[in-house]
Amino acid sequence: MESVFEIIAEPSRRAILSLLVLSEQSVGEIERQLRMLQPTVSKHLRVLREAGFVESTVDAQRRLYRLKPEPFREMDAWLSQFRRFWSAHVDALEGYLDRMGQSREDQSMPANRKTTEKPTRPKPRHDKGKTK
Amino acid sequence: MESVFEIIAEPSRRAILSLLVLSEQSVGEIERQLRMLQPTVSKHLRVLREAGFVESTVDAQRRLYRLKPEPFREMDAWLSQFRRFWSAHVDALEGYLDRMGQSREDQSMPANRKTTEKPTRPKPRHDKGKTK
DNA sequence: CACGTATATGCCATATAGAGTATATACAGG
DNA sequence: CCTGTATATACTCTATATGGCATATACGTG
Repeated sequence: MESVFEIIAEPSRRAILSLLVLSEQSVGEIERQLRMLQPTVSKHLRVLREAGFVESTVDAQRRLYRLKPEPFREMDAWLSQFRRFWSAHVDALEGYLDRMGQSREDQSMPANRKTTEKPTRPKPRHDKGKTK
Repeated sequence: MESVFEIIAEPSRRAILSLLVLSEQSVGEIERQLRMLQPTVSKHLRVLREAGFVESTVDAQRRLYRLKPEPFREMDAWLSQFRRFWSAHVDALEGYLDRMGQSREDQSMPANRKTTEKPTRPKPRHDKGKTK
């Protein structure tokens, strides 16, 4: 489990992150607020720490955890490649634009329809050797 | 596996999505570009379809897959709760903004340090019954 | 220094996702 | 219709993440 995406795939971890965005918290505080067992919290925190999502400082017996920004930026960066797409592709806005004569036809992706090639007919392909 | 986050936790699926953002593609095209086995591609596409990431139309024997925006918006929405945080916490940009007199002072989190309470000393807790 | 608190870690059992392989289904064309 | 192509699905196997439990470690206090 190395990618930031695998890290946040876990619901409990997302919950922890959402908690920490409010303020730094100790393990015990997280444990109580999220109603999780302490070892579970500690384990998730370890994963989050090793992935760079959080860092901790020591306060006597307690550890205070807080967020670190990098992984979030990384996710945002990945997501951004789709941003153009989805922000153009607005469903509700779609009809709206239609009515405005905008004919939103391909506001989204620059007309790729059928650009790919058109081998509708079985195209003899230099045998890839699909074992059959 | 229901959350959008679990869906994109899979590297192959992210690759497929990144491919589809360029243009719609058939299964075979994806298969070749990503060097994956056809059943693998189909399976991932199924997951993506059921999660609303993609949709497909039939073109003779082929299925053309393209992106759908909703799940991306959902991810973006979740991520946005952290955006205030990380965009303020900009390491490199920090100095830059300073020089621009923007005084990004507390763009970040409204001073939560130690708001939580300060039970550094073992605080007698109404026995939760931790079995020991 | 004995005790209680706070947190981390090790171990085991379980569930489940993904790969690989084989096969089924749909379609087009001769 | 028979054949080849394109895609989907069923099945098995394996790896691994997660939860639960027990325990270790660290720290502060009386």
